[in-house]
Amino acid sequence: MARSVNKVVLIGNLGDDPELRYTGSGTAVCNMSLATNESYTNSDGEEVQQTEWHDVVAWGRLGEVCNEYLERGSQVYFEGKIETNQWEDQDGNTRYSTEVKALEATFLGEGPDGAVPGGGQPAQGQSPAPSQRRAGGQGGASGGGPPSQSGGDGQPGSDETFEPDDDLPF
Amino acid sequence: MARSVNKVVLIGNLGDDPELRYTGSGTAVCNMSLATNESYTNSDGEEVQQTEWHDVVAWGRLGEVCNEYLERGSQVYFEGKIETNQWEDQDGNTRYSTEVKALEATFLGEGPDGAVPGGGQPAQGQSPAPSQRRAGGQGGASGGGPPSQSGGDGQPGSDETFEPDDDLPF
Amino acid sequence: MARSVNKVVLIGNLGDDPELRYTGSGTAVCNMSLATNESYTNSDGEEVQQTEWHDVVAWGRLGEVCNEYLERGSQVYFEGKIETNQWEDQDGNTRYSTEVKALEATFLGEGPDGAVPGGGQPAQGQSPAPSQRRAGGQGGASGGGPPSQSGGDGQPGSDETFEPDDDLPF
Amino acid sequence: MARSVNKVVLIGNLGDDPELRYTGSGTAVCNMSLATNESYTNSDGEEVQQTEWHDVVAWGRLGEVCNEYLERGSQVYFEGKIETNQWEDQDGNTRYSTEVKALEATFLGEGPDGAVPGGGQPAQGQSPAPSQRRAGGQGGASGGGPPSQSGGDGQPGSDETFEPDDDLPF
DNA sequence: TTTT
DNA sequence: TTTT
Repeated sequence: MARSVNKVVLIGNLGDDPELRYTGSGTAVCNMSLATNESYTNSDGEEVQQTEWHDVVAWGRLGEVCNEYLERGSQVYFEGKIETNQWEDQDGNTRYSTEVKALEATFLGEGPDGAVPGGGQPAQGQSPAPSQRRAGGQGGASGGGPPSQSGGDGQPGSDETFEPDDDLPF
Repeated sequence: MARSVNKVVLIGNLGDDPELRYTGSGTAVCNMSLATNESYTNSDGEEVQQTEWHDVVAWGRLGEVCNEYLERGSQVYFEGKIETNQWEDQDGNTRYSTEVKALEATFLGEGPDGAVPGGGQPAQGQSPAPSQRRAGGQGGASGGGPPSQSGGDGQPGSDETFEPDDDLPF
Repeated sequence: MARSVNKVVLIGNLGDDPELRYTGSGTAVCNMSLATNESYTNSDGEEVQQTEWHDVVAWGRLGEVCNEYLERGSQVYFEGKIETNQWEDQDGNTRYSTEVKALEATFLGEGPDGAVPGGGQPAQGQSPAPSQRRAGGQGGASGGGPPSQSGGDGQPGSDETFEPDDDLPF
Repeated sequence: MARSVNKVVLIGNLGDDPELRYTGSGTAVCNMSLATNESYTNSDGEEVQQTEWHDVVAWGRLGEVCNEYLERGSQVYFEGKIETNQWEDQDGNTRYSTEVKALEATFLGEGPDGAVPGGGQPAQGQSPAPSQRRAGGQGGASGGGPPSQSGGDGQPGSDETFEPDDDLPF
């Protein structure tokens, strides 16, 4: 049995609007770049701000909901797990990029135009089977991910064709 | 004010013995490679095992304690935060490597020779000021870190000269 | 929308064997008493041990699995949420008892007779709709719960009639 | 060694203004009542809202900071541990009340008059030695705590004499 | 009532 | 590279 736990809790602000794509099989993938901030006083007595940038990815319905309700600057709580993807750069070197796969989200600020999701529990997403997971598609956040060719492994124009459901499940 | 949270909880097993070094200023740095496992049943009904490898770094006293009580195979609970370091590879490209900075540890299995720490709370570490943090020195774990020149920014022979305290504070 | 998070992470040891019952509608309920320990050195330099006892309840399949694989002394990781139930004592006073509703469990030690669950992810449970939740049935752990009449709101003899599945899903 | 973890993460809103008292030895104690909300759809298709009330206590500087920057309705993140206190009611019965001892707080909304704490990390508190802990003083939140005689074990008028520091450490 |  |  897996005697393991891999859990992440983040509260921060998005550095940019979410980027939604769809995989070839039609699964939504939402990439976000989240900043967490910490400050400390250095030896000269000056306050120094330290920002950590996190690549966050949300799959499926959770990804669509994030894309709809979050935007650059939004404050959000994510719960998820750490995943490191392996890929090859153009020189054939094995490279790694680490991201947080969001499994739950709680929106702490208002969305665009004051829109706010309408109901209950934290948003929860489904994700593809782990085997489907592979490197690619980091929306553009920091973190050393592979080159993000827009719509890389998804269908084109996904963002535009996204139709928000009227009955949000949360 | 920082309205941020950056928290990680891991339970897993070490893939190798911890590697302890000391920085030039004498701060202990312990690098560990931790596996978390998950399995799922694929569409063919076969159970597939998925392993995630985490670069974990513990600073100061916590690092020394980890080095003393943990070894390849040890099961351990870590609590900490995600940190992504930036560095340059030999071609001058900016690269990133992500690790978990451990702030607390709880040893869930026995240490070498059945040794077990002797007291109370979860082990806690101190760390250098964030400004001191920079890329370099990932002990050799996976994750695409910078080339680990042994003893890179520390004094030589640190591991050997380490003298465990008789009065462990935990 | 609920902009809330209610999350608990515990690692500790069971003070007694789990107690499994079934509700009238056939849902399994497993009550456990979990100790977490902390020690500190007081002003006289003596080490003082502090134990915190937690009432943990697991519903459904997760409860059955806990009942099968855990016993007095078992070390276990629980993740769940805090719930406070309201009830009336025999004098008609409103009383409260707080418990942790387990949503995930990871077994950190061996079970009875060295038995160990056989597969993947942390065990996960389903629970009844929150509306079904009410005070009652705390297995006998500390915490000021209501008087625990055996089989209080379940069918009689549940524990004895429990038939473990042959195909554990985890 | 304590191989234990006792950790709570809450995001919710205060149901009332914080209540600050001081113990006889001058330690600040801030009691708060925090609501976390969850909603679900029942079998009739109606959305039902479920609110969980948490007694949260913050000691020392953290308590003072909470008292200064939080008020009824404030959204806040708390991280801490579960503690169950034992006490005797007027009939001599042993009673228990459970609360969350906050160890860190992150303020997610603005404070009174738009005031916002001025710096870096999540607020952190110190607490008295565990031996000092005993039942008493739940500020008035739900949870079945002991009768809260105002100023129970503290000095009188603490709240009024509270002088906020000019140099907030966070 | 556990564990170390 | 771990663990089950």
